[in-house]
Amino acid sequence: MRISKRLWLPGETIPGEEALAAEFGAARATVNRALQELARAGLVERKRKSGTRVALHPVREARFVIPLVRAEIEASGMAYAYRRVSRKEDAVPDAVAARLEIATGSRCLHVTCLHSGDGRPYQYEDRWINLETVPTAGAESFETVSPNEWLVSNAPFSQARFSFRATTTDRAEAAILGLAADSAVFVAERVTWLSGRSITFVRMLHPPSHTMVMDM
Amino acid sequence: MRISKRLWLPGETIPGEEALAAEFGAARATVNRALQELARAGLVERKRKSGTRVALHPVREARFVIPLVRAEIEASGMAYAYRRVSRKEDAVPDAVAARLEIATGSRCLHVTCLHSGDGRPYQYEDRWINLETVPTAGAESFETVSPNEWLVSNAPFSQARFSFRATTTDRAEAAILGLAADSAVFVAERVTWLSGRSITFVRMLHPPSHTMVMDM
DNA sequence: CAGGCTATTATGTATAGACATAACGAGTCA
DNA sequence: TGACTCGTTATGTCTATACATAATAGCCTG
Repeated sequence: MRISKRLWLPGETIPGEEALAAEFGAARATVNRALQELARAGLVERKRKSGTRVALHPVREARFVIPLVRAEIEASGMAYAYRRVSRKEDAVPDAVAARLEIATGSRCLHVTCLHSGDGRPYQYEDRWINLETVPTAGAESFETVSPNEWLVSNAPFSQARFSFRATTTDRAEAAILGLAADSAVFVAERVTWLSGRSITFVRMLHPPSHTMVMDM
Repeated sequence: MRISKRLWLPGETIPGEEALAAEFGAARATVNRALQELARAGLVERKRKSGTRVALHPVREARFVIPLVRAEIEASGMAYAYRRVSRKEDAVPDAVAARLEIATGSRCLHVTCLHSGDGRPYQYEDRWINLETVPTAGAESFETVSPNEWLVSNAPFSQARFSFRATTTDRAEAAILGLAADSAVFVAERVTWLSGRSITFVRMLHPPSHTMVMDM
C-alpha cells in the first residue's frame, strides 16, 4: 500500500498476493483490492499467472469532468449571463451529419448561443440536436435555458467523444465573441451518444484568454 | 448492474445493499462493489445511512492518458522524427519559476526540441527541468532521446497539472513549426510533481491542424 | 421545548475460504 | 521436431461473516 515507489524497479516483478498478504498480516482479498487500485492508477501491470510487475511507462490517467458552462463561470467568481443567438429547425450539413452519423438532411435543431462571465464573452456554443433521438427538444425555445443545461437534465448519455484544437475565427464568430477577425480561438467539440444513437454535436469557441485546466 | 438507466428517476433513493443482494441472490459485498463502481462512474451518489440515490447531474468523468509523443505519432501511421533545437543550463525566468514554485534564478535545464511525423512538424516542446529534483538530467544531452521519453522512464511523478489553450505564435516558434507568424496554435502545458517537489514544466505547441481527442 | 446523548441503520472495509480463468510450461504423441 | 494437451500457478471474483463508521432519528433530560 505504500511501497513500489521506492525499492521496486520498473519492470520488476513483485511478490504474489499470497506472499504480500502474509507479509502484512492481511487477507489476500485485501491485498488484491490494494493492487487493483495501483493497477487502475497505472503504477503496476497485472497479468494472470505472470504476476504483478511495476509498470515500465506509468501510463497515468487523468480524469476530467464534463463541464457545465454556467458552473464553470460562477466557480471563478464571475456573474453568469446567457443569450440565445439563433434557433432553427434545419437539415444538417454534411460535416455535422458525419459527426452525428446520420443521413445528410435529417431533421435537426440548430441552436447557437453565448455564455458570458461578468459581461465578457466566455463561450460561443454552436449546437445541433438530433430530433430523432431527442424529439422533446423541438418544443424548447432555449431563450432562457441553455441547451447545455437542458440536455444534462433531459438527455443522459452513455458515450461521448471530445476533441480540442486551436483555430482562427471567421468573421461572424469573431463578431459574436467580440474579437478581431482571424483571432486564435480554443475550440472544444463534443458528440454524445445514448446506446448507439447520437444525441447532439456541439462546437464551443473560447477567446484566447481561456485556459482549460486539468489536475491529476 | 444493469438497472438505474431505465426505471429509477434521478434523485430517487434505490433499495439498500441488503435488499438488492436478496433480489439478485448475491452477497452484499458483491452488490457493494457493483454500487461503488457506479458511484465512481458518477451514476449514483452514496452516503452512509442515507442510502444510495441516482445522481441528479450525472457528473461523468473522462479519463485521458498522458501522451507519449512518439507513440502518438507512430499510432497514426506516421514516421517519427526527433530533433533537439537547444539545450542550456540556465536561471529560470519569473513565469517559469512561478509554475514550478521555485525561486527565480534557480538552476534549471532548458531544452527545446521538435517532434515530427512524416517530416511535418507535429509538436514543438519547450521544457524546463528542475535540476534540484532531477539532478541526473544534467548529464543528459537529449540529442537523440527526447526529454519526454527520458523523463517518463527516469522521473516518476505523483501529481500533474495540465492546461490547454489557443494562442498565436511568436516569430521564432512559427519558424520552427513551419508556420506563418501569428498562426493559431494549440498549446498544452504540463507541470509535474513528485511528493511536493516540482519536476518539470513543459509547453507544447501544435500546428492548427492538430486535434486532441478523448473518449468516454 | 431545546440541547445533547444514544440507538438504529446503511455503507465502508476487513477476513477467510472457495471456485473460475488465463497463461505459461512441461510432458506426450504423431 | 512440432503441435497438442494437461497441470500448475497467480490473478479475478464471488460468498459469508464480522466489525467499523457516519449520519440520522428519536428519546431523554433540564
